[in-house]
Amino acid sequence: MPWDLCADRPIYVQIMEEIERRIITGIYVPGSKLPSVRELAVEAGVNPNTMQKALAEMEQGGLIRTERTAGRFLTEEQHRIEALRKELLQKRMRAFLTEMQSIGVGVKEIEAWIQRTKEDQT
Amino acid sequence: MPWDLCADRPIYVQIMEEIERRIITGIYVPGSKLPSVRELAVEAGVNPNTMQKALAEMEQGGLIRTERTAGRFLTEEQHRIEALRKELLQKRMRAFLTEMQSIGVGVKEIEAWIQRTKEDQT
Amino acid sequence: MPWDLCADRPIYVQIMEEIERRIITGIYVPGSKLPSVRELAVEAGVNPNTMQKALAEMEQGGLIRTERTAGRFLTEEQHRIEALRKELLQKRMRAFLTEMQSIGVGVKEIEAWIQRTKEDQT
Amino acid sequence: MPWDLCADRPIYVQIMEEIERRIITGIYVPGSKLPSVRELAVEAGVNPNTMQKALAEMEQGGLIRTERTAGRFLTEEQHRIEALRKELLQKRMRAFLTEMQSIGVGVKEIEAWIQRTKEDQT
DNA sequence: GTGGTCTAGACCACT
DNA sequence: GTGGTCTAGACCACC
Repeated sequence: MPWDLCADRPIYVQIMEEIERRIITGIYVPGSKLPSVRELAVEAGVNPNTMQKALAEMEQGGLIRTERTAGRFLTEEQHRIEALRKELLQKRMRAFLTEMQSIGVGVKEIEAWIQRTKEDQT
Repeated sequence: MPWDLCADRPIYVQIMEEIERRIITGIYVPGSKLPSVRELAVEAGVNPNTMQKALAEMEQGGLIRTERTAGRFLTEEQHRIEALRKELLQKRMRAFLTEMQSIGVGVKEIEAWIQRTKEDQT
Repeated sequence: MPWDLCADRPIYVQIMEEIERRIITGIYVPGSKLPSVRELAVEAGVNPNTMQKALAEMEQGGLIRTERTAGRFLTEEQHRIEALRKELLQKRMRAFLTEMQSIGVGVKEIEAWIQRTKEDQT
Repeated sequence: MPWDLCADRPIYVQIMEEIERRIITGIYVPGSKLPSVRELAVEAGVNPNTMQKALAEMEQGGLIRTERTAGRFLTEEQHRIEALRKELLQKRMRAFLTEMQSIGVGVKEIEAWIQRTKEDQT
């Protein structure tokens, strides 16, 4: 899953979202050390300062803890991660439903589509 | 509904999408005359040439018909509009499901959420 | 009162403190527009980015509100400013008393000193 | 009590201040032998030359006396130590009162605060 | 003109 | 090697 840096929001925000996604999906495991600022910057093809900003911003959410000389660590508190997942899910869900509504697609039509998708998977 | 021209795709493509949205949602009614290139260009804060390109491009899809002296008119053929709606719906739907999958949300959870939303509306 | 950028804390923190001081002392009046990032940066002899960081950081405290194209404005809520004053006062006070204690100076001696100062002023 | 060598004054001055603090607070007792230059240099994470300079400088103040073969000794003359204490006290006091004044805190308010602190201690 | 974002590259303190 | 700070200078969107 590459970084995909091509939307209209600031890069550092996109980075935060990608990192959150990795946390939610368990790519970064609770309590473990995150890659260093420089590593992540290289991986994302971004200036270290930008990555720094993204990580510093994330720190406020309490998901990440910094140990100044050792690196950054992902919280071990599962409830924080679960809360993040819920929050993200809710945000995306609302955005999706709003957009669907704006193009005149009702809940029923969405449900039908999802049903069809479910059948495709089986 | 402002234009908000600041994504990564070419401006004329963004314009096409916005106009398509207006067609789908009925802001522009089937068979009616569209605003002039100049008006649209001013509204979107864009060079008339850019708007021209967007409209010309759309013409190829058959949604818009030009009458040399009278201006541009939206097609009256409902099936074209319906097809456009389906296409857009499908695109957004897929994107949404892909994203949900990427944060580890299954179809069941999505269905539950939509159920809850339906109840909220009633 | 110049900027005095010569302690061990980060410059941007010192800037925040100086701006807070100006708010507390009424140099920046409630509700008014602050000087622009660039002006302040020049005044402080600092890179605009550094000033930006300081101001962005301050925004979280709710004392400053940003209007993206118009500039930054000081809150009109007097209680926030009063709270800031109390907080700063308390912090400095504690630090001072702790230091005095660490060099073996008791409260009595401090009081005596202040008495003498008061007499000097009269 | 670590050394924390990261302010704007020359390192050797900071060292002098720290040693003076230790003298005032009785960590180094009057008449006793100080640790060797090397020991102190290691403790402070500093080049022995720098520590040497600090100690040499202090010698001029008469607080420290060097005995060629035995090392450096702290003076036994209490009045010197007392003078040093007064000097430091005065410096900090002035700095404190100046700062309080700069944030618009009058002597009365300071007295009130100290009163409250005194009550807290009892 | 405003605030905001980003890069490139440097330096610092701490371990 | 780690995170953090800072500068210089560029570009962006909005008004």
